[in-house]
Amino acid sequence: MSHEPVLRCEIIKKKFDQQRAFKAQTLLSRKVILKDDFQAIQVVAGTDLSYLRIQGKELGIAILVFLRYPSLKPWGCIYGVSEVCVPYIPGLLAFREMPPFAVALAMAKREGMNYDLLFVDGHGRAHPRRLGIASHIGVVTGQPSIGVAKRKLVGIEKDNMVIHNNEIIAKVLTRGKYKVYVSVGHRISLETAAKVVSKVWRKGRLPEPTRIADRISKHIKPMIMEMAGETEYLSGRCSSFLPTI
DNA sequence: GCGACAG
DNA sequence: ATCTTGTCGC
Repeated sequence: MSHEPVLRCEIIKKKFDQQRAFKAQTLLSRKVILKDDFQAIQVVAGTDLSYLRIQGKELGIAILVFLRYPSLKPWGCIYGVSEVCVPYIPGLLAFREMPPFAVALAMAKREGMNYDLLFVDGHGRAHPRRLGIASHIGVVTGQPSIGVAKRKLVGIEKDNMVIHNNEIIAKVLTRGKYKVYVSVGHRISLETAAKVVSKVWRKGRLPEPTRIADRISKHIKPMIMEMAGETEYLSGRCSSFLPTI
């Protein structure tokens, strides 16, 4: 008896239900801790994700870079690759980007690489159901996180804050011509989040953790392209890029 | 119906 | 995010 080969991605595509995703977000949002809940920060981590099309497949490459705090010296980096099986839908970004991040986070754990605070490339609470990807990752890992987004998703901007449903969901920070929206990811207050982001924003359009992750992301892409296709899931260290960054 | 819309 | 020609400025 022969079976038609069914791709994992096809199954996930079929299973993906937008309404259920909404409900999952609303449920998970109740677990977000909005107060400072962490010890002294010694290591911060930054994330970024880039995409790669190969053999008709869309791969997501997640970067997790670890920096000492407050020196901001990068000392380690992990990447995780997974096929992306969900389209980009505003408000449902986490469902699209979580799999590659899960691979990277698992690898980091395996290698004993830990962080005290994670800077995520995207919103946290500044989300229609209060569960942007920064909060999603925070709740799933149980670790403190902050959302740093380059553009607004919901709400109205007023006095360097973003208001939505009569609630302050984000703070607007600027550095020269650049601007970011900071929101609570998990286990941190909005005030502290804004304070820390401001502290690690040295140059460019993003604060150091995400800026470094972004640069590594672009450097590692050609390498992943060459070794792609050998296995479905890949992960590893990308620390060799650090001296170049 | 129209505009807004993380990455 | 990615693709992608041309242009502006250091």
